Amino acid sequence: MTDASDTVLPDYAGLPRPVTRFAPSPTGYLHIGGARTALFNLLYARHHGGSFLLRIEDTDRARSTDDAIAKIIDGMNWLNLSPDKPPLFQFARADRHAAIAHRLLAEGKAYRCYATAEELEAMREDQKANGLPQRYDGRWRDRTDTPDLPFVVRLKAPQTGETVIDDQVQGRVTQANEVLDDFVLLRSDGTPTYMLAVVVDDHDMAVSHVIRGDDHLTNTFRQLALIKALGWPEPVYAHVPMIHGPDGAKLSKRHGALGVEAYRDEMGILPEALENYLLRLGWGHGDTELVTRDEAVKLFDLDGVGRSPGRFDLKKLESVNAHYMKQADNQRLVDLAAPRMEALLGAPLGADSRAILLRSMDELKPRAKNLNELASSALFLVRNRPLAMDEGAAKLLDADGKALLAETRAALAAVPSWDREALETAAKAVAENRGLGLGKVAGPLRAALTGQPNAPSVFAVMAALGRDESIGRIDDALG
RNA sequence: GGCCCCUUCGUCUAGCGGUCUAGGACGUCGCCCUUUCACGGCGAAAACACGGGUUCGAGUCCCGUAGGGGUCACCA
Repeated sequence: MTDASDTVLPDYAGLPRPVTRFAPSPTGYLHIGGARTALFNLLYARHHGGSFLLRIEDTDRARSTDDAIAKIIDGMNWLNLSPDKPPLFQFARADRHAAIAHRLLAEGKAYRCYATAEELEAMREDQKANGLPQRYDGRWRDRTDTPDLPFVVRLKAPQTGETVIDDQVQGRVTQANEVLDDFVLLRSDGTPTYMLAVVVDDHDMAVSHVIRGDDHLTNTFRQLALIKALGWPEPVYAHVPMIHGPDGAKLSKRHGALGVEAYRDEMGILPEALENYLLRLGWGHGDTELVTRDEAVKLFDLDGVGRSPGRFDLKKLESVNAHYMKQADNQRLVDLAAPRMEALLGAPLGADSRAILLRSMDELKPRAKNLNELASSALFLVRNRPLAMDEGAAKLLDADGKALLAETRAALAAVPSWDREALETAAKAVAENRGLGLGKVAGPLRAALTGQPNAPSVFAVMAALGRDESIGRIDDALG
């Protein structure tokens, strides 16, 4: 078949190949599995010098929402997964899909089925009761009468032989055609089904490689039947295993099937960390663990994708995130942590506070696994005097602690230049005088400076805070 | 239930017939570093689901069993 309707859309005709696409249905947020599918599609296209497209499968009018579309696109942008062309909206092409169905009808490769929903329901009940496989029995396949009733258009699927998928991930998968039924192409209201729409759109968008979740694997046999009826070239398929929850069950809301924005907003994960984690969940390349986008483009290919489902492991994600936090630019981290700190404080952060944060970031970032930890661990730096002492800090500021602190204060106040090294030298001198370890001196000092027993280096803290604020806090504690 | 897919440490994985006394990472535990907490360094425990084959030789190939998952809509 090579009539005009076989031509791909002009917009997509000249696209560099291979062409991959991510085709979410906008019925919710962009979840972790979808994000990974998009990533694999993009990486495959980039690795081979091709194109990556986005198609919004919004043919389910009842469940598709604009909000979901916005969330998906927002999530993809955040993860740096933007497609090479603006998204194609499937519903807008319903006429084209219907035209293809009618062409098949005219060619005798599809037929009208007037069976009602109730009738089909009864048929399935019957099959179930008799232990038969549940599928459309082809009752209208060979009928020629055309009653004046609503009908659906079904594909006249092959009933003998077998269909083979040469899947790039799953290997060679074969299914006998006799288990295929004549599935619906056009609903009785004339709208296309998913099965019709994907095939037509992938063809029209010149998609050469279909990389998707393996929940679509068995659908592929039906799509192949359609493609063959149309005489169109078969795309290369790669069905990627699904992601399960930590307990091996399907990913649910409780443990990870959140939108990617939840990882960003609620968990404080960096996009490059989520990307790296997702990449390694289901794909491997030797011992490689930490992979940047550029490296991933160089290394990624379908032969590295595993066949078994993976479990989502938050601990590992956080460890990857911790790594990227350490790599991240300090100013960027200040900008990301600031809104979270403001929320915790219930007050805006001034320029001076942000400056303190920036000066402290080298000390703060290796201690945090996510932006929430970063924000809360930095709070003491910007709090107003006098600081509240928590239990651990109060313990350090007992009578002995205060005596030591008073002595340390004097030494610190006498330091000519308020920098980290000079401060440390002064504190060490105090410790030596008393025949104590530096830890003894640092304890009360830390409590006074931070209001807590654990914190970054007290000398770094004092340097970041500046002389006046530091001395002020010490004096507050000495009260 | 029919059909399809999957099965290496708790988790993600390396392994593409002999180099496997099975490697790495996260997590766990221990030690070191150290002003606390982290970071970092070193080390330990920890796996080829089971049963048959094929082969001189199997984690690697084949077949069963068990377990897990997917799919059977006028949803995508």
